[in-house]
Amino acid sequence: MSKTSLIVVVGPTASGKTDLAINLAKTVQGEIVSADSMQIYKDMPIASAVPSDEEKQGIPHHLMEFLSPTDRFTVVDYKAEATSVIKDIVTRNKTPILVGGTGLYIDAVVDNITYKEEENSKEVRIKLEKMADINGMDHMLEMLAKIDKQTADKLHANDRKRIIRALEVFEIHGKTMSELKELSRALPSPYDAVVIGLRYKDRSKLYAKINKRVDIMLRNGLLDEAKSAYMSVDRYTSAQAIGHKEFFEYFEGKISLEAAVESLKIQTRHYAKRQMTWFLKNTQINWINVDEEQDVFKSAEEILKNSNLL
RNA sequence: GCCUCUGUAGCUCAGUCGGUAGAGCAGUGGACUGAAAAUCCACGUGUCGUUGGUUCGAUUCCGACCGGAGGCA
Repeated sequence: MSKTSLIVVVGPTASGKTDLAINLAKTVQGEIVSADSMQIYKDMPIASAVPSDEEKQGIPHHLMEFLSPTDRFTVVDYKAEATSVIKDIVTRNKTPILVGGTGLYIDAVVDNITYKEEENSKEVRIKLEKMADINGMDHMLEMLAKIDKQTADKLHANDRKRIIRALEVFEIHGKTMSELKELSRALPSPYDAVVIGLRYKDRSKLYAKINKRVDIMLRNGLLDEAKSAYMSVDRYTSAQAIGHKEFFEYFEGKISLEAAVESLKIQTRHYAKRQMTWFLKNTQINWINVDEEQDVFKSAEEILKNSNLL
């Protein structure tokens, strides 16, 4: 069985992924599949930088704005959704283009990471959280070390989220996190993926771009969008959106608008840096330096040609 | 004009009863498998405003000068 051709575009925020992906889609008869943990939600197009209908230029975009901000959604859900959307695109003889900045989502799809079904995780989690509150994280880490030294050695006692999850995994599956990780990569990827990465050689240029983009978002009504997010209840994952939460303190009168905007810019910079750390270790990526290349689209075409995808 | 306060890391500021200095933020590097725009870890040399003096030794004490803030006229 031959593998499915998949074009992937990654990079930090504000690196120009959307624009490139749309241009590529036009030349390869493609459809875009977003790999972005915030664009999946409705009611936050400005903060999550969802392209407008005009920008989309008639190219179909999938996995964007299809969930209520109150919905919970995980990598596992994403992987399932993305896999079926890609399948559907392929059966219509179009080329799927996976584009986004959420490295975890990208890897889940491209590397075909398989997740085991889980039940009753909620109670287990609550129990472990309580245990952590009572006994402290050092104790939890020691507990983890007894069942899964490999994972425990990599974690710091402050990394509460991961330690608890690792313990939870063992309780639910009877298998350690490290075992599960291995199993998750047992199945080969069904894709022939060509991964294009956009990056700024000069980081300060990326940061300047980010600052500019934040100002544009503000002009486009980011504050109103953030305000409704602030007023709404029961948001969980979507409440983490950069571009909303930074204004919450401003709405409460605790900080000035100016300070909130500055904080938003800083958070976005930090995020971009984390994204780069994630992508940089991926040796599969064909990098294009957007601040040095005169024609990013042409460079991307080259990469596709060399991979026999064009 | 006089008086008081102030000048230390990119920013905000500690501190050194005289032995060349350290926090937060920023920045940089890293981790990451069911919350991932989340979460976590590591990294601190800078003419201590300038210039004289005292001193074995001054960023620290004294003087002058140059910035900044406030007060009195």
